[in-house]
Amino acid sequence: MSPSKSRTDALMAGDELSSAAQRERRKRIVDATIALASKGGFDAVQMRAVADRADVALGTLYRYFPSKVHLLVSSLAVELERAQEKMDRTTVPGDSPYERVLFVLGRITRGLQRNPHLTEAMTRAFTFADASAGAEIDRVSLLMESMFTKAMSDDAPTDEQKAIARVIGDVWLSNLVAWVTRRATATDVANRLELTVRLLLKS
Amino acid sequence: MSPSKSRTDALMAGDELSSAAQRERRKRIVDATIALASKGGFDAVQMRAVADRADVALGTLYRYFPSKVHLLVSSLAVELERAQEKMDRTTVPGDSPYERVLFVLGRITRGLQRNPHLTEAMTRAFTFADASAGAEIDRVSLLMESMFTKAMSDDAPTDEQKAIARVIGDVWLSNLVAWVTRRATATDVANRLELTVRLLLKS
DNA sequence: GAAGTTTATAGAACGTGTTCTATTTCCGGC
DNA sequence: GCCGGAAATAGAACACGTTCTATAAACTTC
Repeated sequence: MSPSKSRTDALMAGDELSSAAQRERRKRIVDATIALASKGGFDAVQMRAVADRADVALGTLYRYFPSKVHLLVSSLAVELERAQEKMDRTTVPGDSPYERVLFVLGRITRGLQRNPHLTEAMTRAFTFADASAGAEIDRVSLLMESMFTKAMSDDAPTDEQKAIARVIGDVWLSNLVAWVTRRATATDVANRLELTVRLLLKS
Repeated sequence: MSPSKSRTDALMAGDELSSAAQRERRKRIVDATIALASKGGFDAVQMRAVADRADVALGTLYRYFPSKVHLLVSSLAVELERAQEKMDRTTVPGDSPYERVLFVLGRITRGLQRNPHLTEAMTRAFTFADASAGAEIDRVSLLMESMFTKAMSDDAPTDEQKAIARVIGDVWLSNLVAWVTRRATATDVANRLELTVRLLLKS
């Protein structure tokens, strides 16, 4: 059926790209995506524009990322990894999981709110993703979950903690979406997250 | 600027449409949408196909619903209203809010899972909606919230209950999306919802 | 370093959401 | 019944995501 099977497989995390030139191309593409998204949100991330800005042919863009959604969700993963690294270098203040989770949540949320267009682009891509982007979505979900479990305790998380982290992640995303679509203010989001975390962790 | 201001305003709930002919056109459109969505999901709801099936010109379709997302989210509202009505005619069993909410959740969830394509179409539209569909989204959110608060108690809901209902709604939606994109099985969804409701209501 | 294979390029082509245009039909006030 | 404006129609036109084609450049392997 498929005689040549080495097709780079497009979706890879990027670390294991064959050549340096390819790693660079990939980086240029992600950078262009983030730049365009930051300027004009989801709609401004047009595949032709990304290709132009990354100095890459349209076909090449599609070889690296099989769709706009893949592209944006992968970029989201890259961004989240950066945030996670930064968080790892910080000592999270607070004496209880409740306080520490709130700190982490507040910090990332404010970070995202500083760049509304980018946030809009990424949350919309994330929530619009269909089954074909399952791998990328899972990657991001895991990143989010681990951010919260790390804040809850240093040890390996229990199942209950994972469950709580997932609920927080769900609520967080949904509030980001509400904020992005202007159905909620930044204050609303902060309040609702605080309330949610309280309900879940102030037992 | 806009000399003629009577443009039907497209988004209305449908009850106050001028003529009977218009109410019927609107109904035909929603029915066509639901039929197409049920058969092939989000991608099968093509505006030309909806117009054809509803025996309406493309321009008319756009006069009634300014975008595919508006169309699908409005149809979702119609469906939820039906579910709500049916629920109102049922006595919800269970001695605690916990049990009653779980009953309602389980019932609606199973209902949705019986029609995966329709569910996929509607959840994707709902989560992809941008600011311009804010009104429709709010409408659906309110419907969802009230479904859960009604299950919690017969009286007017407290703020805390509303908050809990919202969290449940967020988690519910996110799990539906995970199910629709085949990242979670029906059992996963049921388990996670059960866990969430327990965390929130088994105090 | 030549042959063969994979990857990149430029650009045309296609599908579907959305908008626009020209025309016709419908409806409320005379 | 008739007029004027709103609503509906048929269909062209446009935008952007995606796919395809033909060619060139970059690599492997001998």
